[in-house]
Amino acid sequence: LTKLDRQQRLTIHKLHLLCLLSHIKIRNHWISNTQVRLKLRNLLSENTRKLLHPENTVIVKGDSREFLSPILRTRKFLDGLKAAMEYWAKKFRINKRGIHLRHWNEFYEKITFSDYDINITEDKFFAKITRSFNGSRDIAAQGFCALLRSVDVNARIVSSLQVVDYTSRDPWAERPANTTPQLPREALPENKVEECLSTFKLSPKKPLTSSKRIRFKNGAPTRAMTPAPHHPQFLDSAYPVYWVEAYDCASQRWVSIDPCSKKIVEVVKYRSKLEPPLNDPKNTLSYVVAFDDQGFARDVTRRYTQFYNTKTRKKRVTNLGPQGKEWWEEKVMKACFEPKFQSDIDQLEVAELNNREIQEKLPTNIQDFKNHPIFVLERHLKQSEVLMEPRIPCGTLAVTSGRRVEKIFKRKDVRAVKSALTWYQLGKIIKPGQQPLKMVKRKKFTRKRSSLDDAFDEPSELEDNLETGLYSIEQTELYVPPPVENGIVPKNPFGNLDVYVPTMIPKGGIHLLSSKFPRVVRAAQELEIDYAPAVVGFDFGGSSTGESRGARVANPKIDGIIVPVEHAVSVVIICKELDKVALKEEKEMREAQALGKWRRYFSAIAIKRRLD
DNA sequence: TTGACTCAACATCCTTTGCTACAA
DNA sequence: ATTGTAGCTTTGGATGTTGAGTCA
Repeated sequence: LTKLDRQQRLTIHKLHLLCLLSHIKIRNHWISNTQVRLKLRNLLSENTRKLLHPENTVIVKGDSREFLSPILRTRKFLDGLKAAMEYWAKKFRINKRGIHLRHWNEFYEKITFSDYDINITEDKFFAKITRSFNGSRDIAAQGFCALLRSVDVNARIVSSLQVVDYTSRDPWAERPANTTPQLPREALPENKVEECLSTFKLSPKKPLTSSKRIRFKNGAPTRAMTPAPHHPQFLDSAYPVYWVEAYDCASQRWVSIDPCSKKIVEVVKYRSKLEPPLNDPKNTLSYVVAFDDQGFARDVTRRYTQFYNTKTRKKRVTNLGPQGKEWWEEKVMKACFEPKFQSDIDQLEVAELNNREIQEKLPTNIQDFKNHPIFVLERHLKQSEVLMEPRIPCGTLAVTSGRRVEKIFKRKDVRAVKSALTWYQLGKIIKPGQQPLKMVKRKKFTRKRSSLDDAFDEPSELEDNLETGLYSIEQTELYVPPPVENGIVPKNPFGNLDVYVPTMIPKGGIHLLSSKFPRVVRAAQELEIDYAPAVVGFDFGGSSTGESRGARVANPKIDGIIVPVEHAVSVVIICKELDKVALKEEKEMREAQALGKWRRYFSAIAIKRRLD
């Protein structure tokens, strides 16, 4: 996989995510339809409907009338959900396939659309859940959600988005698109294929036939995965892609119901039964989204995953630095699907989900500590990271092979440290008297150093001592440059001024950007005032990239100049005048050129006449 | 069977202020 | 005569990540 391939995969991953979200959004809209509700309203028995609304049940004890206790109400509500689920499971016949995970190679394979139930119209969908009661598991779950909503239960349709994996770890995804699909699959070690098959736990009643196995192994995935017409659920994952959540007012919790695949009602405590194993080839749980009656949605992944921090996180875009996180959380979920005002129910749920993430148990192996958001091992500290004193471990990890024990620390006790020079680039200097928290070897300067450099650099960077001290942000303070005095702008040994950040503009000075005033340097020269070119960064020239020519040398990027405040206005005026003059000169030049051409033209004619 | 470890290949970060010859 | 610019010369060393293979 090239870099470009990976970027493309990421883009497709994101687009796929958006497509799946829109799909659910539309289905959710359909099942909120009043017509659907009216149709489904009377399907459930009187008794079930009563159980689903235990808050209306009143016990008459002699003269006094009492409501049920919360515990009893929850009990009844769960019973009601179970009864409804059993009713629906019996009523709805599954005869098509639904959404499932697809791998990169499968994008180029043909789909037999008649096996699926994905691309249908609203009318057809409507008919499926109110009249014929058949279709895919997905539609069954959506219909069940509609059923609950029809009897005024606060129900959400939940989907585990089966989005293509952008990480390249999956051997199934490694196959290049332009080779025939068979070859690489055969190249897979036998045990790997077996491994995938063994987790291919289909519907438990109907084990894989040996013929299916052989075909699968021989690498004819399209055929093998085409379901036999009588047992379509046969090749689907045993775990659902769509299910339903119903809100239990008494316990203030969301109850999960999977009416088709697992046929369970559960209140997730430690581990959900709906999470597929990590190597299920047809179902991966990485994004779970719940859509409510109003069309709002919440990312409820953390409720359904047991190892969010160590496993699930790594499959999501949110793991790709702050941009990935922002894209998913802010630009997609918040901007498109979040209500303006959060209800108590919302707040409780957000707290519950956050809590689940924090409460997740410690990883038991070293690998899972790598890039863990909450914990770190000292061995995984980066060169520019330091554990702050006092170093208090919050636990220990027994490494299985040796009898060693590693201390576990909190990531919040880790600080990024930088060299004095790097801090200076950020407009900070080390406070006096601070000792470095860490010493690291730095690269020897490859370029021959001229005598000029010694004026500014630490002498320690010559030859033998290549250690550089690193400091944390607490050890720095804002760099205050020497002010402009008597119209003199202070300069560095190169005759410039470092302005990497706005705070490095000296007091009494003003930064005039050349992007705004292209002729600012000449203006200052004309006025014969003191000024300093502003260095805003460096270019590391690559001969091919064309930025700067020649060997790879750091060239200062200069943008505009610093002038004393009192001269700023006059400089700007001169700039504008220079612009006018330049414009005029250009015009004159154009005219002169035109005249010259005319002259040539006429003299050419004259010569021709004379010759004739 | 799992996971720690090692190795290799590759990616990424860090770097942080020219010189000479020659044509126009 | 002075000035502008083409060409030079190749930059890689350390750190970090991933995947394969081995071993306990």
